Amino acid sequence: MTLTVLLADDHAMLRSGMRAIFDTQPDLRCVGEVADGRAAVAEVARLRPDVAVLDIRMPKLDGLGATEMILADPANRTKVLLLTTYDTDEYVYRALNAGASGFLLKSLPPEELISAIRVAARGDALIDPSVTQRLIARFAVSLAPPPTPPELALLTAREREVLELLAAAHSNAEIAARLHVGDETVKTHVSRVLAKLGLRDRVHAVAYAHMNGIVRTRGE
Amino acid sequence: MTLTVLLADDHAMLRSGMRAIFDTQPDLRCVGEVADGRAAVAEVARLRPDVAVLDIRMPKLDGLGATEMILADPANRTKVLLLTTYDTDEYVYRALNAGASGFLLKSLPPEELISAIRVAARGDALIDPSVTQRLIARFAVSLAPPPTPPELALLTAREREVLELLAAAHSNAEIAARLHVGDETVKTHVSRVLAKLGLRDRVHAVAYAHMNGIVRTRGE
DNA sequence: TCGGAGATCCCCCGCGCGGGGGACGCGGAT
DNA sequence: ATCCGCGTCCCCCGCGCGGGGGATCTCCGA
Repeated sequence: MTLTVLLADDHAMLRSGMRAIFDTQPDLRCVGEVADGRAAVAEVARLRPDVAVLDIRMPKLDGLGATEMILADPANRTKVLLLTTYDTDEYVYRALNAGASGFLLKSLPPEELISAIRVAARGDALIDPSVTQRLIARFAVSLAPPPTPPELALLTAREREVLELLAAAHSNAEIAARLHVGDETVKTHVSRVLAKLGLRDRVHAVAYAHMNGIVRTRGE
Repeated sequence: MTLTVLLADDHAMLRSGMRAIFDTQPDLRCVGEVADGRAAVAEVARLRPDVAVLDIRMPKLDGLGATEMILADPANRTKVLLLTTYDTDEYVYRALNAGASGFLLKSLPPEELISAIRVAARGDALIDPSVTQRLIARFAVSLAPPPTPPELALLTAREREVLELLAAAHSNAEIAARLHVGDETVKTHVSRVLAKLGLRDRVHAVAYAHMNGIVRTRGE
């Protein structure tokens, strides 16, 4: 089975270079060439290629915008490979969010571009190693537990427990019921928590708790 | 300059296979072979290889634990490549968090393993395409804006504005000052917000706001 | 043996807050 | 021309909350 490919780059030279590479591969067929993002979106809708190789920098509509439009249309099953000249692009995050199947540098050896197209066509994804490195770093911090502020160590176990319930927007009476203690006791604990953390009232405590990871606001 | 590599896998067969592959490369030198994670950590500390290739499943200490121990020690400059048999591993998140430079399947062609080692050695990272696909999906959701609950559309622009200040734990008086209106007006807005969102009091409003992305609790 | 920290419970006081009303002006849609 | 949504301001009332005291009891370590 042969794979159909659409090329989008505003440099004719680069397009013909890539096309020449494709011609060496019997199972790859370049079914279209365009020079800007809007044309890329239109041609993808018309030709429905297996893979579209888009440059990031293009007139009228850049590769990112084109990617978003292409992948937003459920009628398209085209996979998108993005090419860029510099690896300093912060665009990678937007590209991945849009659902691109690849983010590659133009310095990539031709045979690896070929291989990337096959990878994308079968539904997998490929990211340039130099970008992957930063992606991992970013991914790690986005999953990293928030740093526990030092003043939290001042709290006793009971007070932390109260703070957690406080963060869940429970009233004093609810906390008292939950902990099987009197509500006067809860008031005492709450007062101590506020004093130790330097918070004005329970409203600030809720905000503080969410910002410091006492409660998992999002994600698991 | 030649790159030094440590191999860690509990299957002697696989180790000798990889070693044979390395021997075909003049610039790669396998300086050690171990069969479990604890030995891997020890040998990395002793030999300081450029790259350590670790299997995920190993006796005593698995590849992930070994990765974490190796990369937690700042004295080590060894890059870690993780190998696994199945791509169903959820371990990839833990691996990337620990700072691994690669996450590859054993089905990888030998020449690509060689190339991965060079990639890792120069500080870049490489993830198997089939894993990358899932990683992108996960990354996208972790950066995706939280879904805006439909009831939020009931709020007027002014009420949303008040909700944002509410979420920042501001008192009615503070909000009034910020918006240059009377505090009675703020009370009205707050009441409407609580009613429309079905919230009991401002404390719940703060929690609601944080859980629905009205305020950016973490990240930029 | 004594002291202090922690957890529990109690009282009083002031106030911010939320609910329930109502009122007025303005702008856009009908 | 009319009406309604919206933003603005006002009053009263009840209550939960937070600060200020103080009081036990238990446990643990000096």
